[in-house]
Amino acid sequence: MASVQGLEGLSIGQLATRVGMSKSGLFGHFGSKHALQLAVLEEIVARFIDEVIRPALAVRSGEERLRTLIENWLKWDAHGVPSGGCPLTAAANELDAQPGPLRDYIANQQRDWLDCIQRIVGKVVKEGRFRADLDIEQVAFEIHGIGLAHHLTAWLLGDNKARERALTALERVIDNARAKSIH
Amino acid sequence: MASVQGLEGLSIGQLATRVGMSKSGLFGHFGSKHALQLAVLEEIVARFIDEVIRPALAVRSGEERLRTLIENWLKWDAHGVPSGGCPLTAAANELDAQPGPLRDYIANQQRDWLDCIQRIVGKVVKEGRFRADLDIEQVAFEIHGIGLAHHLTAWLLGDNKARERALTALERVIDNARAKSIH
DNA sequence: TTGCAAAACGAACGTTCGTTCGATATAGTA
DNA sequence: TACTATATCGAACGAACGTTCGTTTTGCAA
Repeated sequence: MASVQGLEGLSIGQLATRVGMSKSGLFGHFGSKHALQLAVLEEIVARFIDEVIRPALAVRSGEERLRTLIENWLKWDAHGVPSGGCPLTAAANELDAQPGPLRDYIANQQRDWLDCIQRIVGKVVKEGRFRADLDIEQVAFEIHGIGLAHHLTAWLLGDNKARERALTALERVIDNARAKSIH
Repeated sequence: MASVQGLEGLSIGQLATRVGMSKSGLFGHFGSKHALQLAVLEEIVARFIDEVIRPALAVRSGEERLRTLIENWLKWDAHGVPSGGCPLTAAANELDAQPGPLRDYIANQQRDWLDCIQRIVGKVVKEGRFRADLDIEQVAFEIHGIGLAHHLTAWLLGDNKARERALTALERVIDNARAKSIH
């Protein structure tokens, strides 16, 4: 519900009906709407780590780990949550101008996510497959942009070539980060 | 208000207070909340064309036109609307899973925007500065991603290096699109 | 100056919202 | 079996929502 209607559009009454409980009965588990919203975010982050990050960390080679990470991300964005696209991207865009604990939480999550990409890119550098003077923060920024473009292209524009476009873009970023051969 | 609280969070009562009118007085100008939301989007699109697209089209050289377009976009995202970031990006993310006329409108706007980028890239190809077999739709996708990453980095993470990161990414996309020199 | 349409208003409508409260049902422990 | 938390419930609250209505004010034309 949050991924379709937003965290603010998620209402306790509608959610209660959907899970077959009374409004007050469900409310008692959280105590406030903010707490419910935070719980939703925490649950999504946990699933994101399980489905996207952890399987990628199991891959030995840095370069393949990077590819796996992004492929998992695209899979997650496309099918991880029924009918809405990555709720974290949605929440990040919804909350980016509304100060408060929710914004702080999603901002930290996005920082962690960028750090995660960045660390893996750094690993590829250490393995000598990317050049040593690579700006890994810049690479993380660009890869993040690819994911965001995928999100909008797939969900808003309904373009089924979104995945292919994203993977092509990733390969270009990777090619560019590679140690330059000498001509 | 829409860029901070979202198009759904924008309430007629709050808006009326803000502009110093009565709720019913302001309501009369639109007739429904959906009509108000649509009017807001139309107004923002008009400003976007005025401030971002039109000045860029005045630039003769295709390559410089492309750079101007994106620089204008970044300026618009950073300062075009007080305290909220590009409302079109916000609206696109808010509406991407909620069918209806509003979603259709913003989806068409985003398609137009991608087409605009794509056409300018095509002009650079025609001018021989980009290689002839360039996938211009792919380039538009990647540039779009740069803008989205800028939006989130600047507004959610409050990173003042966002503009620099975006411009660096753009230069890398341009370099990559350029006609390959022969070694 | 008069007349008339548009604009703005205040009050109220019915809904939905998040939240509170006291009662009832449930489950596990003494 | 009795006691005690914990869940769940229905009812109700005040507030805000979008919307409607009839009235008053405004501004322009005759």
